[in-house]
Amino acid sequence: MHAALLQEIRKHVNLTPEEEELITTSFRYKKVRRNQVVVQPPDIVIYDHFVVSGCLVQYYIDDNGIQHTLLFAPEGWWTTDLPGFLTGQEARYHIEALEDSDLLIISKQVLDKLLVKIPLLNNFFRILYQNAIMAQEERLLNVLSTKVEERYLRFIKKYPQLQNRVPQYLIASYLGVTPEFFSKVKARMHK
Amino acid sequence: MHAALLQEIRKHVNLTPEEEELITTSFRYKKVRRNQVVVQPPDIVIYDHFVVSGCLVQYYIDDNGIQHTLLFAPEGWWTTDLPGFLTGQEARYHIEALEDSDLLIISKQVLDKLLVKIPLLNNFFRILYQNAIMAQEERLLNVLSTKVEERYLRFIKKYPQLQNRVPQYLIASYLGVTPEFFSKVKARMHK
DNA sequence: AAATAAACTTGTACTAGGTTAAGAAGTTTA
DNA sequence: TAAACTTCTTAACCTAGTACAAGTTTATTT
Repeated sequence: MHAALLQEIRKHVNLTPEEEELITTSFRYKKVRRNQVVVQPPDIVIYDHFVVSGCLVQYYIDDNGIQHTLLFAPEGWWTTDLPGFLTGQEARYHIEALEDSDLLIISKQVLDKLLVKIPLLNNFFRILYQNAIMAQEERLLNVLSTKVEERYLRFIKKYPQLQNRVPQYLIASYLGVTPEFFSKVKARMHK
Repeated sequence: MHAALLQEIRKHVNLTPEEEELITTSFRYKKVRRNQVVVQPPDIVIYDHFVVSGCLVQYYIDDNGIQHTLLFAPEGWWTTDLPGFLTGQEARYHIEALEDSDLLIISKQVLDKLLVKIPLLNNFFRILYQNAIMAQEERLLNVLSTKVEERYLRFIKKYPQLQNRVPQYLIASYLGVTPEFFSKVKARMHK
């Protein structure tokens, strides 16, 4: 189970067997079922979640009750309410399982100690965050500069596995439009 | 000149005088004049820029020639074309000085060596990136869930210094609307 | 101080996407 | 296997923001 996690970390930093052992014991296993709520405001989020298998979704509900999908987290992705996780404040984002999923979770406390014991791990998380920033810049620019049709094509290209795995209304919400309009766009595209 | 930089770093990590000395010698001073172009695609960006005084702007020009402001970088902020800086690819973003500005710049090469010599500095950049991610999530949600009027109010609240320092068409571009429409929104608000 | 350019405003016609509502199709649960 | 819930589709009407064009104000340059 922890092999997937170590493999992911090895992509970016080289660790000794002792360090890998330390990491393994710092993460705890958690199984969640489809539709299970993992985080719900105003929870206090103490865990960061690494997805070994399955898929989670992270979303925000705005003042008008509209749901905005921030992230799909299939195998190999991380997800948490970052502001809450880092500052200890109440979560603003919901996290739910779209499928039965295997997770490895680590608490802020344990992670902080781990980062002191294995300084190189800061490196790993720095790289992870850098990638997240670049992906988010990309997404913001997509929303600002392209039409839904184009955004959908890019979504498919970027996440080919997800297209038929997650409900269409969530893809619409990820692209930033209503499910009704997205349905119209798809109909238009298939002609 | 380097005092501002060290002060910024000290906010998040504690360093020895030797380490601070090492940092000081790793950054080079650069002065730019108002309207000066700092990065222009397809430049190869080898520097990350810390703004000591003045203000830079980072923007993207889309396929239709529309300019999208990603970031204003006044005193104390960092800016670079992150994808280019990290991967060595051609820059996609423009960076320009909106005012005469004092910068401290560090090349990727030197930074990488510095991060090995001072592992704690990984920590600092990790925190920097975490904050950037949170700010970007916030911004994406603003674009997806609120009207221009509300976005403008939040912009003023978040960057009170900038409101009268940067041209209005750039604020419009930051908010994601045309300068014409933004002008109308402002007129509407002052009634 | 005049001349020129850059930044901002205003009006009118237009379009991407939203809202509401109703029905069709697919899934769970009983 | 029916009932009940979710998801997806279609259609008529509505609105926030765009495009274009012309005019006004504010900065820069000479």
